[in-house]
Amino acid sequence: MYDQLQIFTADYISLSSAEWGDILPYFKLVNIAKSDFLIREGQTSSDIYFINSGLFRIFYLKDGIETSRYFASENEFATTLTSFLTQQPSFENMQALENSSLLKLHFDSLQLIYKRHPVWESFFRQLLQEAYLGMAKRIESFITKSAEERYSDFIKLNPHLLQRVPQQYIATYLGITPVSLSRIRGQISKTH
Amino acid sequence: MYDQLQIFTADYISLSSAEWGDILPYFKLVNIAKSDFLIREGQTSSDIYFINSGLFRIFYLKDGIETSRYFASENEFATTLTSFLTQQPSFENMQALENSSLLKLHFDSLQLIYKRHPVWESFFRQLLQEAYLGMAKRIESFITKSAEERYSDFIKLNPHLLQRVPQQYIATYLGITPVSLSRIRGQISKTH
DNA sequence: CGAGGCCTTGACCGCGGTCAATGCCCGTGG
DNA sequence: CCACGGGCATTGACCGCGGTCAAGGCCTCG
Repeated sequence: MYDQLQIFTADYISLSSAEWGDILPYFKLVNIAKSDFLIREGQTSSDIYFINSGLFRIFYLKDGIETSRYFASENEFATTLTSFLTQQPSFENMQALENSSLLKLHFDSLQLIYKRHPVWESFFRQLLQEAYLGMAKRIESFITKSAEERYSDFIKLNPHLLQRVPQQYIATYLGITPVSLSRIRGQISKTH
Repeated sequence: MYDQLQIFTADYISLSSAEWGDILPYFKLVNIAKSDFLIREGQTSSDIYFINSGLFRIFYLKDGIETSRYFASENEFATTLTSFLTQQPSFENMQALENSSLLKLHFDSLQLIYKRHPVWESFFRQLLQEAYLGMAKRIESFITKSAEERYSDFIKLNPHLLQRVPQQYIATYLGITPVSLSRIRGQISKTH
């Protein structure tokens, strides 16, 4: 149950068995069914999740238009990050796109772990760096690229998601409408 | 020379005089003239800067088109962050828009400070959180808002920059051409 | 006074949006 | 087993925002 988490973490920091023994009990196993919500906008995101299996989309609504910020699958940490970091009510939603199994860590537990094992500050700093770098890439692609380029980048970088994520959600990730994505796909398949 | 830095830091963590005595010598004073570059693309960003006075733009070039990621002024930390975090060559540039005075901290010194004073992990984690939250806001505004809305948001949030940053650079920050920004301003002033 | 930067304005264009019609897949019930 | 209905993808007609190119006005500085 904790294997994947420990393997994942080992890429960032190293911890003794004793330290793991103290840390792991803070993680609680959670199962959730396809299309159920883990977090809804308006709630404050009190937990961060490590995904053992399954798939999620994190998205928000603005004037009735959905935008997906991220698709999260096995062996990643995920949450509605802005809300989790600020402990303010979330404008984002987190919804299961498949039946999923996760380990949940409460915000207060994380603060406790920071205190007891300062090396976790380093771990989460590194995760935050990656989140930052991902966002920076995303902005760059929005400013400098057309929707068609963004889509072909998406295919290249996320072939595993292509099959699992419905097209309409990919469209909202790219910042365009499902109609436009359909046209783009039509264009691409014409030109082989 | 270190007053502003210490006041800024006190908002995040508290340090004893002894700790400050160990940390401050790692910061080196630097002066730079208007329109000179602190970092050019292709170089690896080895330092992060605390700005005592002055103004900078951080921008990159793609297919001959400039995009400004950020304007940094007094009492902030700034650098070409992606390069600094990854210690890979930068695709971003950092240029002084005014004569400026800064405190520079080398990447290796930062790692040393992390080791000697783990509370700095927490400090930088918090700075990274803010950087992340800023980027998240920026993406949201690109996806959900028109150029005109982004501009009026910019005016509201950065009145102090309006006078100091040339219009063409504001345009590249908004992700539009100087020509379009000029049109938008024309529109706004017609409708008072 | 002339030169170069920057901002403005006009004419025109193309990407992606909206609205609506049609097609396709699939689950459910008669 | 087939008929129907709902959800999603596709396609067409049309539109508007912001881009490009080019011309003209205004500053500053030598």
